[in-house]
Amino acid sequence: MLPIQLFKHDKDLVLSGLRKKNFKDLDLVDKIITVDESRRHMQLEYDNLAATLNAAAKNIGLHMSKGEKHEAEQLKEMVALHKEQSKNISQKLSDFETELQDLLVRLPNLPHSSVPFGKTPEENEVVRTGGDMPVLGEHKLPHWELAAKYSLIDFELGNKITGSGFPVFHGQGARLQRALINYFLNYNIDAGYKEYCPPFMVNEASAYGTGQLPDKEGQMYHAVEDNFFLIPTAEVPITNIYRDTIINEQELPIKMTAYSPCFRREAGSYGKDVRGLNRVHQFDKVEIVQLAHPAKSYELLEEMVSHVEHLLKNLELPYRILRLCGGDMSFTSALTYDFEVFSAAQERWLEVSSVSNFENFQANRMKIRFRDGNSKTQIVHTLNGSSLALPRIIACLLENNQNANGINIPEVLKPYFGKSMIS
RNA sequence: GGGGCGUUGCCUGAGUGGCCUAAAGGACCGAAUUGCUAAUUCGGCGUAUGCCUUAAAGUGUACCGAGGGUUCGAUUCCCUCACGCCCCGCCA
Repeated sequence: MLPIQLFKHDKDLVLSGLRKKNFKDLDLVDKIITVDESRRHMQLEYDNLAATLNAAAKNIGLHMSKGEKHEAEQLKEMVALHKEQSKNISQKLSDFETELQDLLVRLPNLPHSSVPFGKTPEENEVVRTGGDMPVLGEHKLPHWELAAKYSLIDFELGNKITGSGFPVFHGQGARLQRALINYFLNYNIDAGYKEYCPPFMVNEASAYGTGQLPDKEGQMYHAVEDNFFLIPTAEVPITNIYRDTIINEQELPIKMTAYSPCFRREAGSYGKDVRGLNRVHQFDKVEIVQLAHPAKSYELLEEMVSHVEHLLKNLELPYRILRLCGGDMSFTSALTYDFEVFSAAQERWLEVSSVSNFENFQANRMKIRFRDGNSKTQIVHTLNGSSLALPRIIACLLENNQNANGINIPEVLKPYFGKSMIS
């Protein structure tokens, strides 16, 4: 949610930002300014009346204690006269406040100045590429065939137990999964992130805080009886740890990491996009989150990018880093880098991480603040990224490292996996 | 599932209708003092939102889990809901 002050002082900045993000309903901006003016006007009216009535109530008490019944009665009559009016005004004030809130949550975050113009994924900017493209023979297999050949993942069994998009990892497949989770977590902890193991279901307030509600409830699984939502990413419980708190400035930045399964309904997806591990309803991911001083957040964003990049280097996978264009960025983000790895048998790039700075957009909603040097409260910046999402990493590891004898395990994973090859 | 007790500021925690302008302590900020990784003393210090200011300052209002009600006046009394803790039951 954008802070209201922005509209008063920097309307043009808001408008140009929304245009870059390819947001259509620009009339909302003027509407917000109008409603805000009405709100302030009504607040002034209410405050003045309330001040009068409060003073009267106090004086009634004083008169009563001195036994001046007549004066007290007169004041009571005056108060009674304004009672209806006071109710009216306060109702109108709260209507304006609600309306303003409803309008504000419909506006997306504004993009950072470095965000490229553009509307579609084709217009994303490739920042850099790395890693070596594998050279595979004619008999290269896609990961779902490798998964069957070496008994790693059973997609059919998942259909039976739950439904499509819930693969069952077993044997060496399950072990590879666990190896990756442990490696990622240790790597993050070594970089100063505190490890959490959060709840995998959240309440409405948490889902609202990170922006899944009010709009995107269709993308989450909902336990109706208890009104809990299965998390689509660990970002939700982890960022909400600090919801409604004021942090001491010297504690920033706060760095957190967590493994969690992620649940996504992915309604409407079909075809080759969902083949094998490309898109599933439940998958594992290790997430990193930072709460940052506004002056430092972009520096920290770059640090997170290079952190994730090193993970991919260590896994010896060919990757590229994209700076997303305005039209392809998420609703809440100010700047996003996507990481894609090349899936050598499918011959396509697969997204495995998305690292974003949300500036104060999420924190404003969640009321995560810090006290600055002048002991004023300011809203923190939030950042997060995947480090990393597992299924597509596994897909690429299998496809890119296949050879006649089996599948090679990258050096860094060997201690976690326990052997050097899947065969 | 049954019964009991709770929810107060950045944190801990008092407060049963009007000196609550919310005690006290911690943390934090400032000053004084002391030669050893800090202690002591004094002072300051809630959040949000208006108004007025270039700004600081000043000042109004709201906020004691949420929403309603009673009252001239509610942290305090009543109702509804949410959440938490304890005991019992069931269970890993």
